[in-house]
Amino acid sequence: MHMDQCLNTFVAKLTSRTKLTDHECQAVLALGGKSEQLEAHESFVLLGDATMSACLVLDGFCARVSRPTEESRQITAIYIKGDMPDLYSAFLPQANATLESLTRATIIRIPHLAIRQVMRVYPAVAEAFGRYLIADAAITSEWLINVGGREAARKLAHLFCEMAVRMAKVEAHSFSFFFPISQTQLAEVCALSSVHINRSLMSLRRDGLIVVDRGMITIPNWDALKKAASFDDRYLVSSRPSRFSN
Amino acid sequence: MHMDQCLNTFVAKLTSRTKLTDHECQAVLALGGKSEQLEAHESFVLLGDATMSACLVLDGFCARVSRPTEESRQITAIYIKGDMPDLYSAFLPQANATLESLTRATIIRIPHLAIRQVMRVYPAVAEAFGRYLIADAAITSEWLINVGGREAARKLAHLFCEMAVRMAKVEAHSFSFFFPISQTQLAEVCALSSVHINRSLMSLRRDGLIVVDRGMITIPNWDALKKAASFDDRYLVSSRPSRFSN
DNA sequence: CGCAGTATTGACTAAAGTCAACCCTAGTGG
DNA sequence: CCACTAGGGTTGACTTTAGTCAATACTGCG
Repeated sequence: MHMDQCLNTFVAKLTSRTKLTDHECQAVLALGGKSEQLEAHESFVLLGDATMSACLVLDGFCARVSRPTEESRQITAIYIKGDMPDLYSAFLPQANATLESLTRATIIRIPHLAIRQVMRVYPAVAEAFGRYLIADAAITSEWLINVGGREAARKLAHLFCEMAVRMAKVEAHSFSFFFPISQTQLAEVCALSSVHINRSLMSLRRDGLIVVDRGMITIPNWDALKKAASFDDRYLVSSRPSRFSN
Repeated sequence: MHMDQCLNTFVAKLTSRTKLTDHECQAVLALGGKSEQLEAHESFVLLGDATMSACLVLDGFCARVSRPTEESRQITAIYIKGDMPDLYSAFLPQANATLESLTRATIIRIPHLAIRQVMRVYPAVAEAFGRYLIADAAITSEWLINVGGREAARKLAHLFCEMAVRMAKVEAHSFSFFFPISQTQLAEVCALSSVHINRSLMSLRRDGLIVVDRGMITIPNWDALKKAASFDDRYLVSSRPSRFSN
């Protein structure tokens, strides 16, 4: 079981923004819960659910999904290994969105009680959770900009840039990462039709900006892709490895 | 000076989601700072600024603005009297977006130090701030859904529904509120051209869904507008007037 | 093998953008 | 008081982008 592994990833995300002592890290690592295996396209938290726990993604890709109208779906966030898609739920009575697996995935559910206890005992952890939530919101905000303001191929380019950085796979010039998302799902992220996604993806391929092979994304020229996407990674980093600001 | 008035509005927003004692409310009300008058279209926080204070809107309308490309602008949030557009900045080293006035406006800047001290002394206030940030993020997420998933006129309808609820102006059937936003600004919110906004607005007017007169919006039939927008106000309420969840 | 989900392609339609003109109004300075 | 100006609103003609529908392949899997 690689549960520890993933809690480690989560702790790394926290400490990238907030300095935590070994003690505090241990307290977060001690969090645990029932693990669940999910097939692709399974929802594991429903809009309006009164949940008693928050999820941590151990493996696979998950998404926050909403329905602007009866017919359409909009993915408003993608979560990867080590993310907590609904940490916010520890503060709210009801889930305000549906969470689904995009691929086969494994999650654990960590009781709100445990989360809130760690926050109470270690204020620095509460601070770290706060920054984690803010970072998540910053991504949503950037997605709004992406969906609102760029043309189709650039939206895709921007998404791939973001995922590359979030998976910490960016290397000097050229690199690959595993991101097995279907074109239909890309359409739900970018608010485009799947046909148009297909054509835009092909245009990116024709331009040599990305290569896709069975879920493996290769970026032959990072600078070129970044430029095509007007990608500025500052919204993802937002690091302040200090303990408190006062 | 109606500074107290507006801090009251802010406290009301906090207490709608988190029960606070009189003592705790007083502590928030005691926050203060330099007040500033702004003309329309002035930016008062710049992307990347290392700020030492967070803003509270006393009067007028403000917005969070980003630039997806060189040419275009995207408004990612609108803030009204009693809102704190950048409360999050108390947790981050740098402002991650530009804040601008949409109309003439008045703001005050509250030092991060004061904010963090209230949070430290009164954990319930920290909790309330946390929920405030989550509520703000929920709105951004809903905007993503709106921009991504609805056709032009419905986007506008949804925005008007949201603003009506946020200004607490919703009455049984028919009501008015002051929302003096230009069509160019509406375009930047909805990610549409101003020409198309004009036409979509006219279509809403033709259908009798809204009446606009020099910044005064009248909604003759709330249910009809809500229906046209598929508006569900739950993302705005998210109330849990309890103190802590444990 | 056959199914289900996914990817690709073409032909056509619809939504939204662009360009450009024109009008109206509030605020400015003479 | 009035001419001038800038910002905002309205409209028409045309272009571009993206959506829709539908057919055809490809893939992994039971």
